[in-house]
Amino acid sequence: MSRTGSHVRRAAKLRRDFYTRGDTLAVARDLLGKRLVVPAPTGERVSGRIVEVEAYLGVGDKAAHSYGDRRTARTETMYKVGGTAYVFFVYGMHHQFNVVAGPEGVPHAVLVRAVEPTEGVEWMLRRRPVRGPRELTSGPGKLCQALGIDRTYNGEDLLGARVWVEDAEPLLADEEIASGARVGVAYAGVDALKPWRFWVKGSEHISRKEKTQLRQNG
DNA sequence: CAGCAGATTGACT
DNA sequence: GTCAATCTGCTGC
Repeated sequence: MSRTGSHVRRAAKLRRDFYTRGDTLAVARDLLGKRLVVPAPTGERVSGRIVEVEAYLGVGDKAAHSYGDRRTARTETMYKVGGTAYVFFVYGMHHQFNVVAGPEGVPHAVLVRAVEPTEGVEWMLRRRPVRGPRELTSGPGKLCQALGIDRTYNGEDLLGARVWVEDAEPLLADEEIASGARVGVAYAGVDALKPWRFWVKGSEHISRKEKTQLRQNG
């Protein structure tokens, strides 16, 4: 089927206007089913199909790092043009990979929370030795470890050669997508309840069971 | 410059 | 279900 040895059809990188269109919730939703590609040091393709994301809507979103137009060394990347990688470090051990959305100066981002491994699984296992494929990339910290994403990817252009997103399959239908409250943002008050987390219904690779909802205290 | 909480994970009761 | 690991950036003294 393939002369190149790859079992996965290659596809075009998403263009700038996918990210800069000015509707971050649509960017988040439309990222589902797309393929996140992070080539290995050898140049081999390592990739995953995006199955879970969260939108962070900038200055008015209490859960966003850029809430209240907070410009710091960390958040500066969120102000870059859509289609830039925003990678930050949390809990002293985990990286989180985001896609900046919107025009330059508008600090929106979409956190990629889970992917389904598609290419280069042996590279992922080397970096993250786990038993089942479901443990490989089913969480924002997990996928960064498996794909080799660290803070050196912060600020990277997603139209460049180091990390990008491809349009690998037809846009998912509304019925194939579920939404709910974002994870780990209980501190964000009313914004913690906004249904800005999106995932592919029935995926085995999302970060937690679909029926599980976080109970917020107080 | 000390204190602390965080867009998490994995090990354990 | 609970909780420690581990460190950076932000806050306030």
